[in-house]
Amino acid sequence: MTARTSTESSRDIPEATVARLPVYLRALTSLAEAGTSTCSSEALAAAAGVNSAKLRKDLSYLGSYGTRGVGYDVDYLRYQIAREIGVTQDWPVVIVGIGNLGHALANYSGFRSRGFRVVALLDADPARHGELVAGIEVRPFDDLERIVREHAVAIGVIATPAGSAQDVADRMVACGVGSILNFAATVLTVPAGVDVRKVDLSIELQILAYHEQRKAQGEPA
Amino acid sequence: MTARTSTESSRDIPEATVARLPVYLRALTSLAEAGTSTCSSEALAAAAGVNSAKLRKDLSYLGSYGTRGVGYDVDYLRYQIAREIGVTQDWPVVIVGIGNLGHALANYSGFRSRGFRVVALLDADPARHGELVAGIEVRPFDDLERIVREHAVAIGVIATPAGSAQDVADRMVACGVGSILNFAATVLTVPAGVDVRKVDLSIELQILAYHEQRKAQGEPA
DNA sequence: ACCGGTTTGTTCTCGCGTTCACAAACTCAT
DNA sequence: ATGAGTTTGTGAACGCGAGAACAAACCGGT
Ligand SMILES: NC(=O)c1ccc[n+]([C@@H]2O[C@H](COP(=O)([O-])OP(=O)(O)OC[C@H]3O[C@@H](n4cnc5c(N)ncnc54)[C@H](O)[C@@H]3O)[C@@H](O)[C@H]2O)c1
Ligand SMILES: NC(=O)c1ccc[n+]([C@@H]2O[C@H](COP(=O)([O-])OP(=O)(O)OC[C@H]3O[C@@H](n4cnc5c(N)ncnc54)[C@H](O)[C@@H]3O)[C@@H](O)[C@H]2O)c1
Repeated sequence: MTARTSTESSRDIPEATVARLPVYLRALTSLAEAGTSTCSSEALAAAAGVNSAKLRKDLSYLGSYGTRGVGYDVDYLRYQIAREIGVTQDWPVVIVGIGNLGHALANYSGFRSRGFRVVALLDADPARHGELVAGIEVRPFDDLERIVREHAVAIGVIATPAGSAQDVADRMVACGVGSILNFAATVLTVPAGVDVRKVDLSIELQILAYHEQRKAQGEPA
Repeated sequence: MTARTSTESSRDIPEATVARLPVYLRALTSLAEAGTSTCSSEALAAAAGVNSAKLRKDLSYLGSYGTRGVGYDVDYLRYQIAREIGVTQDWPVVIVGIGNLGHALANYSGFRSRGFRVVALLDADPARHGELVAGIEVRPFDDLERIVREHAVAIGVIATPAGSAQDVADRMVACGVGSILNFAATVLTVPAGVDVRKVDLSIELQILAYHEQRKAQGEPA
């Protein structure tokens, strides 16, 4: 989207590969916890649920971190992937909309362990202000600008109803948030240069429903 | 994956298109609620956040439901897409793991309105049994087989910790569940013919982090 | 009936992603 | 040192999806 002036070390990694790197990272963490210090592309691919050729090609975009005839050093590769993704330090994150879903997200421990730190929980409903969720106080939505500035927040999570999501996104973008994870069931419009990813439960279920329907209509003999 | 004996009317729709149909469905519902009875591919594409050529191509896989020079009848097209996806009737769904996330999912109203009906909430922890969540009683995980049989459940949702997810999936598959939506941060292994989709918050955030890092390292002049 | 304006459905081209297949490179035993 | 066995990294072929472009089809007015 944005014209990136390739300063130097900006090999660009295919988007499909970027989406798989976190999966590899998780698989490596899992292997490390199991005490494995070295693994082959075959073994790692199995743990990540992908084809080994694809895994090797993906890793080749980062550099040559393996040893032929041996495999990959688990800890070393893990660090390299974490560095490439950018999760060697924690990213500050704000969550907006502390309802059913927002509570679950705030309580999600995997957040912290995977490179993210919730710095604020915001909600428009005064009745929710002051409530402690996972040790963090729910604050007014209008605190957004101040918090984003103070903590240099680059990533925002939207868990409000669909009707408010665009407004929340606009406010986030206006004060410098560059990436948004949207749980609301609506299409967000943002300026070029801002990244949006969506998580939509209904869509996932409907995709499954489509395939189930196909299976069912083939069966009746 | 599975060899489908194409009986007759099985035009197969590209997977990328299948993933967008729910988005179109949502956009159409939105237009219908706003009182719009007819719309052009341009207008619908804008509402769905995609290219109009792509939208037309997607719809062409379903049939010719538009009128040249006019556009699409909103209600008619909506029904056709719903039928194609298979959400003209409700699909029964079980949710396993009623912790933070499971509670939010159970309380999610969009479930019902989009073609799904939660028929049971299951948890392995006896302390949770009997609790009412969104009017549904939490029951022992061992009731799975009986419930799946009684309600002809084809779709299961896993919201347990990662360590239990594979076991839960195995049990689901064993009693006939053909599609699984997995929220646990782990790769599930299932037999051919069973569909699995995953929703992973950490992966989404890490993808955003990667792009943020790229933006940041280009800026410092 | 005809014509200008509009919008769909489809063809064509291009680029990206997946997968195969294999040479290069490493280890270990002899 | 050499060779057998193993595993990585990558070149090349292939298939799918995105988007541009256009002909076919429809509407409304004259
Ligand atoms: N609950 C789920 O499992 C689930 C699943 C998928 C998608 N979603 C989507 O996630 C969103 C949240 O779902 P939920 O169940 O938590 O809803 P909810 O109604 O429980 O919570 C929404 C919260 O957002 C707050 N809010 C409303 N407008 C706001 C604004 N302008 N600024 C800040 N805060 C605002 C409300 O006060 C409320 O606390 C919805 O869009 C829903 O469709 C939820
Ligand atoms: N909370 C979130 O926002 C969030 C976000 C992303 C992913 N996740 C993932 O979703 C899963 C659930 O998260 P959570 O925060 O709700 O965890 P949680 O610990 O609050 O809930 C897990 C529930 O699963 C139940 N359970 C455990 N083993 C079971 C088994 N074998 N059969 C049936 N039930 C069992 C537990 O009793 C508990 O009630 C985790 O894997 C987590 O990584 C959660």
